[in-house]
Amino acid sequence: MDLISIAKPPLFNFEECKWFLDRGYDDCMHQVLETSIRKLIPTPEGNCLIEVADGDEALEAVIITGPESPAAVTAVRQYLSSWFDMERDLNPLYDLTHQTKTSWLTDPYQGLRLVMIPDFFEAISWSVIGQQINLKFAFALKRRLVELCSTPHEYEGVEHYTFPSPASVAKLTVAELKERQYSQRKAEYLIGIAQQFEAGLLSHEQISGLPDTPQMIEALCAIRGIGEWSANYVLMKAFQRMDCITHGDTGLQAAVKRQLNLDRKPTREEIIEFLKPFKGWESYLVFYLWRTLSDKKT
DNA sequence: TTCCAGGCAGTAG
DNA sequence: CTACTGCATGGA
Repeated sequence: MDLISIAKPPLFNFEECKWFLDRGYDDCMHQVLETSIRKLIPTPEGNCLIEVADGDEALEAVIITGPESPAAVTAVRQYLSSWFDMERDLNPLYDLTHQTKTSWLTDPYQGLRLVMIPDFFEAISWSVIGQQINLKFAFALKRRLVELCSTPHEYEGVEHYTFPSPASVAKLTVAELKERQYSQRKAEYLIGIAQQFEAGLLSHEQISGLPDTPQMIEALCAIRGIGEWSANYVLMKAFQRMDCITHGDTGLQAAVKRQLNLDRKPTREEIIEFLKPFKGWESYLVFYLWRTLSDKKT
């Protein structure tokens, strides 16, 4: 079977990206092995279970099971490239942190890419699921939704899934999700959003067709269940917008609090001020700040 | 026990 | 406009 090679840009570190996907949570959307990652990726011709690993010059993936036609290979290649944000030149970001003497923010994780959630529906669903609750519980809720709606693809004793389609979530009842420990509200938000996708009222094209990030945030915030935090999160993870700040984010607040040595959580203005030197790279700053939280306190 | 997690909408003043 | 509240659950 053919190897799918994706050239690695400068400042790309597969190990750092893999670390992010293996933080100790039970994420049902991929499986992290010693030196590789397995994931079930949807293509126009069916799902491909792929295994991706690091190579000398390129990221190297193989299709373990599923179609290997040119169209499927193209879809896999595009997915992996988006997933690890591989087309972006990070040199300007690293230049910025060096110029502003904040290289301690980037250099310990050199080559870490903003790990994306390329599918819009998956990203917006995950943003709703993750609201307010701790991440462990959020991953448990996601798994319950996925196991309810998606068909498992078993390989070597592990169940692999693609994220449920809007159609399958739109058909659920609030009661089915409440049985799985979703709150009434979370269940309503999720099903409502799925129904909007189904009705053609919400799509990647519709949002990406808007002129700029502020208009996209406005459009997303008009959706019930989506506030400023979720809108920015989704634009960062599914639309690869680089100027997103997840205001209200407890993780971001904790990270900036630590970096500024405050004894309270920073205000919105203090966070804006902290990110001011990094105009156009706010999303990466947020992602790297989250990363710092997993390091021991200094 | 109480408080808070990668928030949000609903309500009251 | 701002302030306050409930939400589901688990870990600190």
